[in-house]
Amino acid sequence: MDNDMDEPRRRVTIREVAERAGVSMATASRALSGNHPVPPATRARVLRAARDLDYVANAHARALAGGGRKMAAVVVRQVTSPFYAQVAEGVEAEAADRGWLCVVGATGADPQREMEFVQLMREEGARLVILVGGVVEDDAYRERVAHYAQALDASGARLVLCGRPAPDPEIPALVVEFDNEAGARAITGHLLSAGHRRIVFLGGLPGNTALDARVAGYRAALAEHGLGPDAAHVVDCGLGRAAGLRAMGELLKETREFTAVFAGDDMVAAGALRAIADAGLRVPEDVSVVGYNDIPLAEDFNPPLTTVRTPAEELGRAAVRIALRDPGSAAGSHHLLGTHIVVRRSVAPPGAAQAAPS
Amino acid sequence: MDNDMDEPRRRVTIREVAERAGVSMATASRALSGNHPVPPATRARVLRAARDLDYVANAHARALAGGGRKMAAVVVRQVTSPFYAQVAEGVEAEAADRGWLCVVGATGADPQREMEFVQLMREEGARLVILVGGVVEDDAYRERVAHYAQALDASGARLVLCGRPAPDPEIPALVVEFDNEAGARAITGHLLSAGHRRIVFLGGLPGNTALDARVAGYRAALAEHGLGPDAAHVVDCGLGRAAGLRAMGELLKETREFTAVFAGDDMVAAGALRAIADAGLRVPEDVSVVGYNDIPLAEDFNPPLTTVRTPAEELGRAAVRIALRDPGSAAGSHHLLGTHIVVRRSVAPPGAAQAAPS
DNA sequence: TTGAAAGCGCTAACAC
DNA sequence: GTGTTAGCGCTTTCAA
Repeated sequence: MDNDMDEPRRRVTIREVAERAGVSMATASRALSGNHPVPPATRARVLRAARDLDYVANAHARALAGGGRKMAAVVVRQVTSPFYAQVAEGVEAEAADRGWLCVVGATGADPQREMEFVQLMREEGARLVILVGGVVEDDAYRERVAHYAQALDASGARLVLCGRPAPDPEIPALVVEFDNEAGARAITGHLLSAGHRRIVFLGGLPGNTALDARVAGYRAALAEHGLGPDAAHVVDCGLGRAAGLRAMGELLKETREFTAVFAGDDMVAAGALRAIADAGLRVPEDVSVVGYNDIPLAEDFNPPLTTVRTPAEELGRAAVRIALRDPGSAAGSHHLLGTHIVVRRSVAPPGAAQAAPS
Repeated sequence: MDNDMDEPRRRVTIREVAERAGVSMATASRALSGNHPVPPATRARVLRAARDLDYVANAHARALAGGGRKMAAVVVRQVTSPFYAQVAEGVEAEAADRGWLCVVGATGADPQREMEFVQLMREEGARLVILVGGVVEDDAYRERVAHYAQALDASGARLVLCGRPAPDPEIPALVVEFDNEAGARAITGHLLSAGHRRIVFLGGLPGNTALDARVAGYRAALAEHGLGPDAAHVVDCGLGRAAGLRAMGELLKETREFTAVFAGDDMVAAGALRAIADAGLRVPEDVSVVGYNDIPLAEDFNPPLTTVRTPAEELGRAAVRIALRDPGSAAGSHHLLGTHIVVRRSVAPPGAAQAAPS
C-alpha cells in the first residue's frame, strides 16, 4: 500500500459517471439525488455507471453547492462515562432515525477544548449542537455559551443545553434536563423514611449546577422532615469513582457520625462502596448508600445500588426531538424530564447490623 | 428564534473579512491559515477583522479547495458498551493529539448500518476509518471489508481493523488486536491452577472471530493440563449481560457439573454473577467465575471480578498511531497487543465452600 | 427532458 | 508582499 496520508488521491467524480452514462453532469446529478424527474431508462444508466465506478458523492462539494447533509454534534466530558455514553447513544439514535449524521466530541471537562470543538462544528456546518453535562456556572461560562448560542443561531443552527443552564432566558438556546432537585429530594426522603437522620452527601462540586441542585434537594428533604440545617453534611469531593473512594475513606477515618451516604452519582457510589468494604463495614447493615443516575451496572454493585433513575438515552433523544420540532417555539424553552427511584439492596434501617447480623 | 432548520442561513465569508481588513481574499486567506508569510501588521488587521465578524472558515469550501481537515472515523457496535467506549476514547484522544477530527459511529451490529456509515465516511472524505470489534467471518463479511479496503485505498484513505480479521492478507488494510487466544489460555490456566477441572465457557458465539479465539484458548489450556476434549463445555449464548444472566440461570437448573465459569466478556460475567446469586450460590465459594476485558467497573462487581485486562484505550490509540506511521509498510500488517490477568476475588479452589463457609 | 453555465467559499498558482 | 485568477465537485437556474 503506497498510500500517502498527506495527499488524498483523486476520487471518482460525477463528471466521470456522466460520461460513462453518456449524459451531462446535470442529468447525472438529478438521477443520483432523485429529487428531479428523470426518465427511468436514463436514471438506470446513470445508477449503473455510478455503481460500476463505485462512485460516492463528495460531501464537501455537495454541501458547498447547497445540498449539505444535516449534521448534529454532541459534546460530552468523556465517552467512557456510562451516563454520558447513554446520552450520546440517545442523540445518535434519534439523529440516525432522521437521517442525520452525528458527531460526538469529548472535552475532558476543559472549556478550552469545548470551545474548539464548537468552533469546529461551526466550520463543518453542524445544524444542531448539543452540550451535555453540568458545569460550574460562572461568568466565563455564561459568556462562552452566550457566544455559542448567538453564533450558531446566526448561521441558522440550533444549540441545546442538556443538564446545564442557559445563561439568559433570552438567548437562542433551549435546555433539556432532569429535575435534579426533585430526584435528590425523593431519594433523600427514601433514606429518611428508612429511619436515617445522619446522611452525608458525598460528591458536592460547588458551583456545578447539577450537583448544587442535588444538594439543594437533599437539604430540602432534610428540612421537610424537620431536621435543622446543620443536619446536612456535604463533602465536596467532586465526581468519579476515585473521588468517592478517597473521600469515603477519609470520612470513615474521621468520624462515623452518619448512618447513610448519598453519593452524587453512581460512580462515586462505586468508590464509596469499595471504601466502606475496605474499612470492614457492610452495606447496608452498617451504612446505607444511594447513588444517582442508575448506570447500567449499578445493579451489579455490591450490594445492588438503590439509586435515582435518570433516563439518559431519553435525554439525548429528547434533545434532538425538541430541537427539531417547532422551529419557532424553541427559544429559551426549558424542558424537564422526570426521574424516579429504583430500590435495590443498598439501603436498610440504621442499626440493622444489630438487628440482623446477616 | 425564527430559525428554520431546513434553510441554513448565510455565514460570514472570507471575502467580508478581506474587505473589512482592506486586503484581498488571498491575503486574508494567507493571514488566517498562517502557512504563508504575511507582514505582522496586515496579519493583525485581518485577524482583527475576523474576530470582529466572528468569522469561521467554511470547512467544506476549504476541503474542496484542497486544505481539508484530517478526519478519522471509528465504527463500533454501541457506545454504551464499556469496552467499545474505551476504544473509541483512545481513538479520539490520539486523533485529537494530532489535530484530527474524530467521528464515532454506532452500528448496533447491523452490517447494513456499518456499510452505510463507511459510505458516509467516504463521502465526507475521512482519511482513516477504524472498524472495531469481533465479527462473524463469513463470505458476506469478507466481501464487504474487501470492498471497503479497496475503495478507501483508492481515495488515499486508510482502513484499520480492530479485533477483526483481514479477509485477505493482500488487502490494503491493517489489523490491530489483542491476542484473544493467549488471554483465554492464561485465564483458563489460572482456573486450572486453582484446581478447577470442570470449567464452562459461557458466551460462545460461533463464527465470531474474537469469541472463537477465546474458546480456542480455553480448549488449548484444558489440553495442556492433560484434560481430554470432552472436558470442554461451551455454552453459545452470545454476549451481553442479559445473555449471561439467562444462560447461567438455565445452566444452573440443568446441571451443577462444573465448579467454575469462564465468561466470554465482563458483561456476561455480570449476568452470570447475578444468576448465581439468584440461585442462592456464592462466588467464589460455590463457583468461581472469570471474565474478559476488565471493564472499568469489573472491580465493583460482587465479588470483584478476576478477568483478563485488555487495554482498550491503548487499542484505540495504537490503531491510529500505526495507521499514521509508515505510510508504506502498513499493508496487511498485523499487530498484536498483549493482555494480562488481573486477579481479584471471584476465584477460589473448588470445594472452598466446605473448607471456608465464610 | 436535458444541457450549458453560473456559482457555493476557499486555496493555490501565477503574476505584479 | 499582495492581488488576480482559476479551479475543487457539485447543484441548480435558465434555456433549448
